[in-house]
Amino acid sequence: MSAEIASLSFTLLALNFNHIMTSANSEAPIRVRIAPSPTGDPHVGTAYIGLLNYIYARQRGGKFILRIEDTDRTRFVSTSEQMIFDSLRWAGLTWDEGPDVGGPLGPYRQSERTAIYREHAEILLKNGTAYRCFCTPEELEATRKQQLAAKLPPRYPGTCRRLTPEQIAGNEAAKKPYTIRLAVPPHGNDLTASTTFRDELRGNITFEHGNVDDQVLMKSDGFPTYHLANVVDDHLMQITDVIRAEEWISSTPKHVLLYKAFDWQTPRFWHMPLLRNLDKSKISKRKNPVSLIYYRDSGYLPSAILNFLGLMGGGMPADFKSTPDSIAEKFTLDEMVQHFVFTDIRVGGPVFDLTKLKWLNGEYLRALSPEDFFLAVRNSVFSDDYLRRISALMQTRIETLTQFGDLTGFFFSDNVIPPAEVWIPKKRTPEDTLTFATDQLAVLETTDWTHDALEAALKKLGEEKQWSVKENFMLLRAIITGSTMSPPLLESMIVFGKARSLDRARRFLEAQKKAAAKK
RNA sequence: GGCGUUAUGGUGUAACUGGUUAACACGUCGCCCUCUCAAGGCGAAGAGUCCGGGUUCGAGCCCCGGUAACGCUACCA
Repeated sequence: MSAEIASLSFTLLALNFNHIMTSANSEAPIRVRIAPSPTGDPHVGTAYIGLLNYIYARQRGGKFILRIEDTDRTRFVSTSEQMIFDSLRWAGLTWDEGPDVGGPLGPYRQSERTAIYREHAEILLKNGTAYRCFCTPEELEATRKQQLAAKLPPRYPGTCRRLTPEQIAGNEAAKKPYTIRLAVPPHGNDLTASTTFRDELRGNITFEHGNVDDQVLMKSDGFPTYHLANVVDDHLMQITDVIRAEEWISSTPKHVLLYKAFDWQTPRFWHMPLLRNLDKSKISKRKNPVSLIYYRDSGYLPSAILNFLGLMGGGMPADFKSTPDSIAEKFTLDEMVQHFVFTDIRVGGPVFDLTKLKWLNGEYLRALSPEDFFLAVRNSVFSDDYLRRISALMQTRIETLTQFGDLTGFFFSDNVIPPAEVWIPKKRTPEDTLTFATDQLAVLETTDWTHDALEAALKKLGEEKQWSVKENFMLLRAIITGSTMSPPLLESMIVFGKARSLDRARRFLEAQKKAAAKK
């Protein structure tokens, strides 16, 4: 009941205020978080949500927390966590509490909190809001297929929910592996048929329980799923506002049900629009560079990226200007903290359009002093580290120092376009070559960026598709370097970096497809 | 298929509690500047606000009904 009153008065506030506002339960100091999973390169989407959380916290004197959601062992990438730290710091989004900086409510890495989740799952088991499920993945998959075939929504049939205490004891005695599932009402004496929650940007959203599945909370490997871990951690870490992407709306009722099962107060939910590809689908690496590493290595400035992200979905006053004669739509992180209005965010998914980002980046570059510009060039495209690694590839290949540039231009260019005679092998058609190049890209995407892994993966692909090692490597060389002559390919790609190599390959394919379509 | 969300030029946004020819930025095109390319300056084209009804003197803003796109629909997050 008090929650209802709280949400009602919040509604009134929302209607009357068009400015920074606090909610009915504003006694609690604001605490927000981002919770990326270390499953690969740090994502622009993470930076976007990070930016919003950062601004929200700074505006209200609150805390911004970084939590690592590493509960999925199968997708875990060991180098990912450090890259997340590095790229978020590079962007200028610093956190108050996190795995590397500590804090009073840690640990901030979910893999270090498994005991906590187990205890909490136990509470749910005891109070009847969750149950053990002994179904095997195979059984689950089979019923899923049946349901799909029968055009029914795929849903857990609740088999194990009806197990008798004796059956459960028997299964446990037999050491059968099990998961723990949320018992979505109605069950026991909880007969509620739907869950309604408030999204601060959209208003109330209701889900009938018939459409909410008995979600797995604890996997059979002892790790929690996102749903359990996120609710438990948000509560324990005293998160007041959950600011996350729109894709979570559908699972929010499960989270609300969990808060209720624990008898905890729910945080406010703010679901932000999803960044989109040009075709309006959710932003993805197949259609857009999404790695923050890519933007860093390709010479984008953090200030430009943050500024551009701040443009996504609105939030800044339309007439905002740093100074009367400064250009439109250009503002700093501090200015966003100063002027950003959360309730003005548009919820239609904005297209992440590189064209405008490039313009903005150019604006920031031009605004630098000549010396700072020089230093920016010096510290990125011509950094000692980069030059040193390229030099190592060049020493045996040149007779005068100035020949250095002859073979290494591709390391310093953005646009590399190999001519047809360079990329199409003599015995292949353009179509076959493009098909193979597409396969190469797919392989590269999932391969560790080391010499041996790359070599093995590429050779394996070549064998499968009947492409000789020479054809195979020459094609990739053409795509990456634009030429038939270059320093050793794999070493070059390693120095050039995974993010940029993949982007170059992607852009090559895109350009060729476009050219083919024109004919 | 089910559920949910969203909908203003190619893209990002604006339009006070419904009120003049829907505004700004990016991009595109043209002109100027100029050894080139940018930058900069000037200008233009491009949407009648997803569609159909309704309310109103008047609707991008309100109501009803459609449509489309996107998201979710995992022992992924």
